[in-house]
Amino acid sequence: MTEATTPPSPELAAPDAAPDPEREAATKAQVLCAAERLFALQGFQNVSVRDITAEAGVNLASVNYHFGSKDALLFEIFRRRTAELNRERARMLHEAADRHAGKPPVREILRALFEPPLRWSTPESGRGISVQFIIRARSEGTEAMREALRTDVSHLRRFADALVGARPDLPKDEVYWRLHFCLGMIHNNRFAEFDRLHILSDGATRESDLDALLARMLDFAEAGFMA
Amino acid sequence: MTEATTPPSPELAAPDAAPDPEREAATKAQVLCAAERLFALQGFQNVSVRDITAEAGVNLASVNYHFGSKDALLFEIFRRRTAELNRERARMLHEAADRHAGKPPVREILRALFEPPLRWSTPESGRGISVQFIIRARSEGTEAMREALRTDVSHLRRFADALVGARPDLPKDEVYWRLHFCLGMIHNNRFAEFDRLHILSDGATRESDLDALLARMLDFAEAGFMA
DNA sequence: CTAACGGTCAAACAAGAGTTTGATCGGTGA
DNA sequence: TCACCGATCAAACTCTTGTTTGACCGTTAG
Repeated sequence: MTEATTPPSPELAAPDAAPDPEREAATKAQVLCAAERLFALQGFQNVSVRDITAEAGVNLASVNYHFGSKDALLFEIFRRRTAELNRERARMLHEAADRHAGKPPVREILRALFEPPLRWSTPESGRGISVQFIIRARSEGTEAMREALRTDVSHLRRFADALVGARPDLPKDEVYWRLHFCLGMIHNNRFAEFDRLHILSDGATRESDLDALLARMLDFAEAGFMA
Repeated sequence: MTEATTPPSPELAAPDAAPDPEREAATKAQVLCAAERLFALQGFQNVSVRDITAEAGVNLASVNYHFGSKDALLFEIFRRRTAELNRERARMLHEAADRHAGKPPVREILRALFEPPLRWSTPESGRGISVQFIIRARSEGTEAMREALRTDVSHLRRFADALVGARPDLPKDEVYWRLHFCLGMIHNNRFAEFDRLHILSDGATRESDLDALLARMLDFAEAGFMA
């Protein structure tokens, strides 16, 4: 009655010893999947718990039972996705460092920053929803989510340090600012923004070609960093 | 009973013939001011009509009486602010064209794009709230607002055309993409993003100096456009 | 003077939100 | 066998939301 902590929490979607194997932890997974899609498409406040459970085909109480609250469900999805994204970025940065004797050039650093979310956005990846979710969380999320985004800059520090190493002649704060600008380029990659771009260009711009878009972004950002 | 159109609508905040001069149309202005600030700081869905009227010191029914609905109030603020911003940008672009025989260089075009929202964000301007509001509207706004943002690209077309003129050697779609990247740089200028930047740089970056920030943004974006 | 009008007010309304509650079901282990 | 336990279910609860209502007040036009 007092507190609503999540139950035992078997690390989620882990098919370990369950009574009814047909929908044991399937409920949790269905909720997570439906919630992420609805949140990404319609926004956090525009989606009710009833919308989620209806979409997932589960009972209304499932959200509070498995996650404690709607906000906690949001934060859980957010935590997973950002962790995944940061892990993938860190891996690419690490590989780039290996390829360049620990001193990767600016373009390779930026590639590690840009490519993961871009690759997720491809139709074959099917994770464009996750990217939209993360971008949306940045402005519409809970205060807890924004706080986490604000304070946890550890993954960004890796990139900042690498960029400082690639441009040791540049003042550090200048590097930080330019990294900030690069991040803005990514966050602008939303459905609505692409729509506007399409209209502006009379359909001349298509974001379907991942490699072409990545090259465009890298050309622009690398030149900006080299200024 | 059937429809809730705005009353006569005396063009808003216009002190024309009123019964009680002390708070005649002042109510409307108070509501607009309070609503803009609250929406900008807390988000659209997180602010209730009661919050607005309490902050404005007016009656709860004022919003529906003067604006028809909460959404209409939002759209009204949004319409004004974007119109103001676009007007100021267009003016700067026009002046730049005058200074350069109708063919302003890339940097001057981008300055007309960047400077107005940056200048609004200065403490002495006191319109940082309006900038935050516009940025927030881009992702959290009503469907009507997003639709307006998507479809009304006329003001952007002026900038796109000018940029095409400044870089005639570049494919047009490349220009559109790079303009898209530049817009992303602006939209990233939110309180939360600045906070993260501060933490990342251990306080080395301060956005207080307008001219320095504008120069940084122009250096970065111009170099990107010249790539 | 008086009828009409625009604006403000307190109060209530209906709809929807997130959350909680017991009951029920189906395996598990003593 | 039977008591337990996690998971699911329908239903209700409480709170907040945006909106509407009808009365009241001061001014203006006839």
